[in-house]
Amino acid sequence: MKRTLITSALPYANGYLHLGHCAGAYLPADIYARYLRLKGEEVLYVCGSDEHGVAITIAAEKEKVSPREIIDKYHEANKEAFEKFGMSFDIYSRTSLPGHHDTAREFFRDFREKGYLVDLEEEQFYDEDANMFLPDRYVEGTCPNCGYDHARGDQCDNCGAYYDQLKLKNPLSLVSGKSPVVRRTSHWYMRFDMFQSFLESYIESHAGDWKDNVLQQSRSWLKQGLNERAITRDLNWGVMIDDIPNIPPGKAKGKVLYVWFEAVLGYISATKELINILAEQGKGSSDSWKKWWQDPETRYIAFIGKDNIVFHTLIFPAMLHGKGEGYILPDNVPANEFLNLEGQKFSKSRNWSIDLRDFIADFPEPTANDSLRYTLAMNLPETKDSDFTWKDFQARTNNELAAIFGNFVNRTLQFAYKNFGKVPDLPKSSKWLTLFWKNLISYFESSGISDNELLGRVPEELKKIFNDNDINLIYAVWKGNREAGAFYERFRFRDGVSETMNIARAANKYFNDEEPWNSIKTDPEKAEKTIYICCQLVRSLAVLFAPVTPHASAKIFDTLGIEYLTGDSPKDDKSEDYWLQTALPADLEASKLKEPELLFAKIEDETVSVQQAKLGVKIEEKVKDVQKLISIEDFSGIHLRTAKVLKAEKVHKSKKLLKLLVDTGEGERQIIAGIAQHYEPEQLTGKTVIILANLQPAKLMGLDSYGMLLAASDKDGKLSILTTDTEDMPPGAEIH
RNA sequence: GCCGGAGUAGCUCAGUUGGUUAGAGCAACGGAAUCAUAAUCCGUGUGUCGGGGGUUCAACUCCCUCCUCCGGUACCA
Repeated sequence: MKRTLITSALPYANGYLHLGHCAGAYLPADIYARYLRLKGEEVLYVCGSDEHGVAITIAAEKEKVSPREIIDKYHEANKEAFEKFGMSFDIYSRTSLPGHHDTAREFFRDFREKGYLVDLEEEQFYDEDANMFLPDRYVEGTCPNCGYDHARGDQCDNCGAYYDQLKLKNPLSLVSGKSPVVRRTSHWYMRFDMFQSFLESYIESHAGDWKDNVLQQSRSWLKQGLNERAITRDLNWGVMIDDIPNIPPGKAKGKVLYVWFEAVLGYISATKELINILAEQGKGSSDSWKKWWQDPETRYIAFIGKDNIVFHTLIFPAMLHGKGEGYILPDNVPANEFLNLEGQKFSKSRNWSIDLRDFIADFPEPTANDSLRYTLAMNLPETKDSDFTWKDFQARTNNELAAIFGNFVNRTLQFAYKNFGKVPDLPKSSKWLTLFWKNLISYFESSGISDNELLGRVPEELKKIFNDNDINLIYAVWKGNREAGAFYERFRFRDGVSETMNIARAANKYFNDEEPWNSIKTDPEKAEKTIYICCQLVRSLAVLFAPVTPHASAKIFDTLGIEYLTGDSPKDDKSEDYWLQTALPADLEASKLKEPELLFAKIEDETVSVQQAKLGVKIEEKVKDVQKLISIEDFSGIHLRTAKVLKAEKVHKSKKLLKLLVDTGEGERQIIAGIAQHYEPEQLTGKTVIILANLQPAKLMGLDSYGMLLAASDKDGKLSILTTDTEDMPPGAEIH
């Protein structure tokens, strides 16, 4: 039995995940994991938050909160977003857990004992206000070469010169803004030079199966020769090493393991954590994590973005090899390039980004996540940087996902529901159809002839049961699931998904060619057979699309009233190859059909423009904002008034907006309110509502709005407008 | 600067070791059909393959050079 360990790069817990991250290391890994689970393989897919490092302490400093608050906020937010996005992690852990610290310390101690570490002294800038040593990134000063004022750490952006950090003139700490002092410090370095030849043969052993960019990048590093690298730094946030035996007292004080050294070990810690949880529930023993990391029968696939290549092809393998104990190395590191957004790089500081959580908030339907997954899957940066645009998202959703896959499912299930109220029984004339279907598949599989000839030589006895349309369709699903699977196994996810969509195309063609809307009148038995076969295809497509659109697939299984096969962990783990079985008919006859619902909502032009307009608009957000207290004077600047709704009407071409004419006591004014999905215009006329009267006027859908209608919203986005308790409150009454 | 990747149809992208007329999806146009979210199915074009030079019988593919973009090269993660 095949066993596969899958990891995705640990996202750094100082910001929200955006679509670029999803396309890089997460969605492809999830597709792969779900695919393998459907194949009946044993899979473990682990990930978690990377929660240490100086970027987190700086972020904490800036927001005047503790590092713990930063990581809690982003860990929880990212974990939740991943869940809703449909990531099928077996565990999503975090590196701040004690178990991870233990794992990391164990590696450190072991490497020190084995002589892989050296300690070296050096001088470095120290910020006395912030109490920290300053990485190059946090020092600015005058370039010793060209005199440029804003030269960074050890490189000048103006003239491009490199120099020792300490040669920088008039250095300033970017943390406190003060001048840093020079202090001596010592650090442990890992002797990566000792692993040079081992890594060379490791990399070359994968010359045939790794992606070119991964191979070349790794070779290039090896060609330049590996050096020792510092694995500790002076910081009080991270994995402490002051309790390691045989280190002179005080020497390790205030030092933590450097993040690049410790974060990759998070994969192992997360595995141990999951296995411990399972062991406590009586499922397996607590050291069975070893079968995932120390058993040569396990394949390990590490999904990452291109910025992470050498850490997963050289540094992590060196660490695993150095640790010994049978640790396995990555079998493949399918690194993706980067995803751009509307032609530009993702950038948090410019808010040129789509955060996953914002997408989920704006598109709360679970299957909208599938639209996103599909769009990203079809645009994965597999060989070069690719581009996400909202127009493409719209086109992929409307013209492909909804129009081809969604439409086939819908037209089939609607037809079955309206005409039969269930998946139709096979008519007497086709009683043996499922049996012959299996024979047809056996014929496809056993014949040694070329694919072109395959269809021409279908045995006569099968042709008595199946017409050409039937045979072409069954051939398409048989061929398609193999090709899609083969693409997935080569980490060609875009091609795999395309291939799956082609099966849906063939299914639509079959429906057209069979014309059940005619045969239901002229030859009902034929219609029953056609729709029976279409229902089989609906079910097959639900399985085949599950790695990409798990929510939609679940909806289909639910409508058909059959078992969910979405490759979620771990319940599909039954060692049956459900993937290949999609070419065969499943047991559907007994099932009762629910009334079918649409799978995918179409994306309107308006939605696209709203989303496009959000890009690049800066929003400041801080951890403590929610708790921020304001004074009574602050509140007096906010003019809340009652107002009577005189007239309400829908805004043309807008789903969400209502145009209101209100009496404010002092006169009439127009307010555009985003409540059309919750209130009909008639419900509002005559009501006394609360408005924010001194809000800056704004233009919405080209209409001027003078003020804001107040409404409460719950977490599902349901709205309730504020009104006064008594009916006779006059317009213009103050609220305080 | 150095190292790696990329620049192909209006758009998003494939193009294996150099070998006939450079492909797919979407968009566009024409037709068939009306079960289905006006959704489907069939048919039709389109390319100085970033610029320039070279090797070869033959170059999108190999070499040189220039331009543009991305990543690595930091005590960035």
